[in-house]
Amino acid sequence: MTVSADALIDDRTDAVFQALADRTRRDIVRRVAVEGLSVSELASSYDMSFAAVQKHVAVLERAGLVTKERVGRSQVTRADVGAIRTVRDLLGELEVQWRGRVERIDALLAEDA
Amino acid sequence: MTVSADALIDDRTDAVFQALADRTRRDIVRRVAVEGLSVSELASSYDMSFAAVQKHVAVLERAGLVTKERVGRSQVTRADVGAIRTVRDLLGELEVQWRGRVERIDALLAEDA
DNA sequence: TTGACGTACAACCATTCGGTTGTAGGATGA
DNA sequence: TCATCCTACAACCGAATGGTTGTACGTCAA
Repeated sequence: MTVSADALIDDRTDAVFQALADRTRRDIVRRVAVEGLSVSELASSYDMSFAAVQKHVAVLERAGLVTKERVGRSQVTRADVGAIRTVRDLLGELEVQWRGRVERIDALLAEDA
Repeated sequence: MTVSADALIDDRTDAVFQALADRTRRDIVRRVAVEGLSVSELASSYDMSFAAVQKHVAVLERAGLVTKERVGRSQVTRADVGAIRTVRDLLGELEVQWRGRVERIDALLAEDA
C-alpha cells in the first residue's frame, strides 16, 4: 500500500519539477498566479505558436500546478492554490535533511574545540 | 546587461528543476545531504549501471546542487550548501506572487460584503 | 610491478520533449 | 445561418534524456 502511494508521490513530484523545468512554463505560472488568463491571451505573449503554448499549459495542468475553467469560448487558466505550496514543502523537507547534516558538522567542530 | 543576467538565471533555474525532476537524482540529493558518499557507494544502492548513476551525479553537479571532492581513488559527493535554499527561495518568490492574487480576491470579497 | 578498485567517457539505442503545421469542432455575434 | 474566434489534437521533426556496454586511466595495496 505505502509502496504504491510512494510511487504515486514520486510520479507527482517528477511531473511538478519537470513542469517547472522550462522558463516559458514558469512564466505562465507566474502570470496566471496574478490573474486568470485564456490560452490565447497567454499565447500572444510568447514568440511561438498557439499550439506550443497550449502544450505548455497542458503540461502544467497534468502536473496539477494549474487549472482550466471554461468561460464562454475561452478556457481561463489559473494557478492552483495548494500546488506551489506543496512544491515548496518538498524543498523544505530536503532542506531539513540538509540542515541535519550541518548540525552534525557543527557537533564535530565543537568536539575538536 | 540585465537581460543576459536574467538569461543566466533562467539557465540555472532550468538546470536545477530539471535535475530534481528525476526520482533517482532526488534520492541522491537526500542521501548526500546526510553524509558525503562516493559515486560507487551511491551506485550500489540503485538497480542500474555505475555509468548511469555517474551520469545522474554529473547532472546534479552541473546544476550546482552537488559538489565532488577527490579523496584517494574515490570521488566524494556532497549536497551543496546554498543550492537547496536557492531553489526554495525561487519557489517562495512564486508563492509571494500567488499570495498577491489571493489578497486581490479577498479584497473583492470584502468589497461585495 | 601488478592486480583490483574507482572513475571517466565515448558510442549507441529507445523514448521523451519542445517545437512546428494542419485539420476539425464548439461557442459567439452579426 | 454563417463567418469568426478559441480551443483541441494528430502527425511530424530535430534535439535532449535516461539507460546500456565497452574501453581507458589514475590510485592504492600486496
